[in-house]
Amino acid sequence: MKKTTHTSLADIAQLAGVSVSTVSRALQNSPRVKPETITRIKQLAKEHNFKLNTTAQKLRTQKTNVIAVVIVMEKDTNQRISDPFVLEMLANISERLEKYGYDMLLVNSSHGRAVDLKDYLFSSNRADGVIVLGQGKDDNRLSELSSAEVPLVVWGVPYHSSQSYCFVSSDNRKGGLLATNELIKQGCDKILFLGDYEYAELEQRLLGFKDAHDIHDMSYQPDNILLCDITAEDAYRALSQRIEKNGVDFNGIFAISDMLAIGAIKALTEAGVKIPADVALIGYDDLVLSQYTFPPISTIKQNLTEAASQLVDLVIAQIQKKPVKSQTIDISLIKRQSSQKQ
Amino acid sequence: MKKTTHTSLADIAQLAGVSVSTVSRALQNSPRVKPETITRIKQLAKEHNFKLNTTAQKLRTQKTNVIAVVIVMEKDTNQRISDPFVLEMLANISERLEKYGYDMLLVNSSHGRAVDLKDYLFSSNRADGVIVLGQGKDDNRLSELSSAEVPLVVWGVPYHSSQSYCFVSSDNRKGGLLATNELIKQGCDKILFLGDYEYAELEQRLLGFKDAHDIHDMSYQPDNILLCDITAEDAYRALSQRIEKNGVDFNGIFAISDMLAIGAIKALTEAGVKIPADVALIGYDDLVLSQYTFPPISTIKQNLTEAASQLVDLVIAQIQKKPVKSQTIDISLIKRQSSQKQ
DNA sequence: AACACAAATACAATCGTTTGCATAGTTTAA
DNA sequence: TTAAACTATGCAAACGATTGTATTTGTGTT
Repeated sequence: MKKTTHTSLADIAQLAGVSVSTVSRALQNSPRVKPETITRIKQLAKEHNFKLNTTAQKLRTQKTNVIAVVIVMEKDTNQRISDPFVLEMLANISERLEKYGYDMLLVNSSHGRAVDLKDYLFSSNRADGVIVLGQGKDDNRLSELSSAEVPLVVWGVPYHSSQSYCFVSSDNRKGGLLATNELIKQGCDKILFLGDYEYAELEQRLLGFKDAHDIHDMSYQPDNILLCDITAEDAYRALSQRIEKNGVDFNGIFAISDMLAIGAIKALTEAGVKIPADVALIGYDDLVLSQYTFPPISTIKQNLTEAASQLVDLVIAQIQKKPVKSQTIDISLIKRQSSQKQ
Repeated sequence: MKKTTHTSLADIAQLAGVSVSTVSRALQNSPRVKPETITRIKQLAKEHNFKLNTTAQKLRTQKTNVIAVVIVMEKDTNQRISDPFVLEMLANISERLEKYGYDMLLVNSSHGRAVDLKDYLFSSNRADGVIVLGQGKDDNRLSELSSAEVPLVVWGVPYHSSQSYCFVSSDNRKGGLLATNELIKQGCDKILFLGDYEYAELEQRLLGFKDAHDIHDMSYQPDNILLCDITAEDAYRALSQRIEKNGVDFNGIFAISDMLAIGAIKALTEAGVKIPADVALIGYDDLVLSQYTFPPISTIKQNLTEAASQLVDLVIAQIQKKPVKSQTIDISLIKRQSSQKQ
């Protein structure tokens, strides 16, 4: 029985009666090998179903053709993991990477390994570049990476402007502004900001929230802000508690994600609050689900295809030593029932 | 300026004044090298932040230590991609793989590449094994893979019993039985099966649906089955049309996924149908979201942590040439409001 | 002092590519 | 006719680890 050792360049070379280097060059369409030889060799390779051993190739060329995608999560929580958002992003990134012929290494940084991401990915030659999805609440890990002069793109917003890594983000501040603005236009005069502004992206949304108040000469108190974790569950818990304690002392809610909006709907519904009649609601992300809730959720939609393309393009540009600039993705307001008072 | 050529075994060897092979063995705790030498070398390696070049290691050992996870999707549709289910599975798989020290290559097979998955993954040495999530409606691609005698595990159910690949699945038939049974217990006597039984897993759920009818000596007509694509949108569309045409000629629905249940809720709510009073509803998957809909969805929960562990364990067992058996994951009924008539 | 034997380490081949530098054969130019 | 210039190919050295087979060094026995 034939041992399943894969056919190699050497095998093809022998079959073709040429040297290994000629085969290698032929498969690369090198002008250094005669056209007829090229076709002959390619034919042979095809017949024998020959595929280059990517490992050997990586070793020789010192390029892995792999981009690592790191999903950052806060410790212990499953926060983002159930967020369809991430998966959609992954799919888009994957598609774009394929265009460039790159493979995708998926790394889940919720568990310990994150500590030395840089060594894990680069010192040990696993990837040529890294895309980070979700920064979590602090960016120490990112600082480490970015200071390592390694091709890196982050989906989000840098914490400190001094931070020098390249990022792609939607215009979170404008998103916050658009959403809040719409609530105000619908007649809301006391609006709740629901979420956790310790995340850099969400802090921007809070700034947009404030911008809208400023523009309309509306004041807001600290108690307009309802801090909660970024899960539907916590939004439900926080809002229920708030209602129990203070009653419904607001008539609009801007939730920093549709997941939170969904939690909010449950809390409101249970409290007998009508949406949008009593309280208008706008979320963020435009999850597929958001149009199937009752009522359907108005939301801020980010163009994920565009975002994924930018992430990939930027990381690859860095690999190719081209200069790069952080990018902002445009966003838009999707109006659905949850915010249409009239 | 120092060139960023990574430190290699040779560098450490030089520093330690020993040969490369000794360093290699030291790092592997080989009994062939003196304990003190081991500690000395390890110390040195740590100081210089040395990491093995995994590429070289792969080439030499002919093992990649990579498992490919393939997400199969039906062409052109984004069917499963927005399904939080998949992401949760990915996270669990990732965690389990890490335990074994394997990396995870994520492959999205919706686009062309799928054709020669086998070559792509194995002939070119990208992975040691593959886990397939979601078979889609036909398993040609899988047949190709499984006939290639390659470590493969599939989440799902084989189409033809002749199929010999190893799989992990929840007990779909029992799930269908449990759900339908509960609906019957709640007093439903005309129950709709909502979904697409052309997917092997879902066909099993349909069988369970039928089992329940048999057990209770209930008959069912072909029109108890409402065929629709496996998206919330299509469930909504199909159910709305049905109601428009036949009215509400049923008092229970078993939806083959929570996504479909969510679409169904929208259709029912819009038609003024009360859940569960007029129509009781049970879904499948226990998405995080399912407890936040109105009403919260009763559902069949699959133990994904367990499932992911099995998938990983089985593929690794195959790599190690151990004999493997397909596994079934247990499931349970989660009772929520959507099915509690009293 | 000589030898056997074990312990510790070194040597060198190998994995499968890529690529700079030869080399053999053919054409061109003077 | 012969050097120069091409063309088409081959040789061999990397890339950085692992591992079977030497080799050195050290210890104990007689």
